[in-house]
Amino acid sequence: MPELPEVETTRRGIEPHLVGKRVKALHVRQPQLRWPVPPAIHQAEGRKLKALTRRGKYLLFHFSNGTIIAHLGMSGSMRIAAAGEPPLFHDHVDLKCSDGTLLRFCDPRRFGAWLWTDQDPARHPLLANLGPEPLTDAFNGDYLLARSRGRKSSVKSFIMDSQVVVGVGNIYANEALFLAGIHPKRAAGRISGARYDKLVAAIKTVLAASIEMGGTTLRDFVGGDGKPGYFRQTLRVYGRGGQPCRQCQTPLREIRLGQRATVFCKLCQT
DNA sequence: CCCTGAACCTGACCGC
DNA sequence: TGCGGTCAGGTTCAGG
Repeated sequence: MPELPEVETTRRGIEPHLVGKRVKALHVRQPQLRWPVPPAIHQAEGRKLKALTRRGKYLLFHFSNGTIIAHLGMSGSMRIAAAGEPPLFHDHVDLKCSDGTLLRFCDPRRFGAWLWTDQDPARHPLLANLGPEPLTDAFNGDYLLARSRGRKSSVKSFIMDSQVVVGVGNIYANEALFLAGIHPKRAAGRISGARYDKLVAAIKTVLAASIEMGGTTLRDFVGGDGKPGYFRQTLRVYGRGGQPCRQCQTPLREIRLGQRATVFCKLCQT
């Protein structure tokens, strides 16, 4: 489910239910996630949640004595559940507040993560080397141009590299490249500054629009407030291989690039 | 440093 | 209906 817009939708959905509340207990039913859930996670118990922020696709639960670093992986979701609601098979973690509020983490594929750090989370190994947030001014055409020089890999792999920029997953990489008119296989190091300006604008547009619409609902994604996202209806290329380009009617091509489905228009993207 | 492919895991779907 | 193969929104890690 989650790319950055889905994670941000989740954050916005659950934040008002949790911030300022005291954690009564963390129930870890299945500790075998992307990494084992460390016992230290229980240090959050008895503490008040100071803030719930996002860095890339990581959700950060800030407490006075440390931080929970959570990730939704490929299939994870978080929702506010009714007190007393029985957990389903893939509901691996519950965060229960002293007022009865219940945050429930479901993740069938278990690529998600729940970790604890008592250091500055920004220096945690998983976060320390992340690129800029895509919706900030630090992410601009000059930056991408500088980072891409000498790179032979495809521009699509390049913008999906979280050390370059966070939050651009497979759906939005496909969409942004279409909007910018850039062929996904083009070598990152041989793209002009003007085209990178355009690509950056496209990435910001696509991500912002999707956040605005509550994310892209594929399969069963729902935000923390239980509402589905509506961005799917506006997808230009993702999931549309073989169907006509919305600009020129040419059938869209679908290939695999770095083991990921890649869809583009051979006429509109060069 | 850069790049590629494998790995983690379950479930849905397709063709036989 | 069942079985095997393929694919899925992410990310780290090992190896060349």
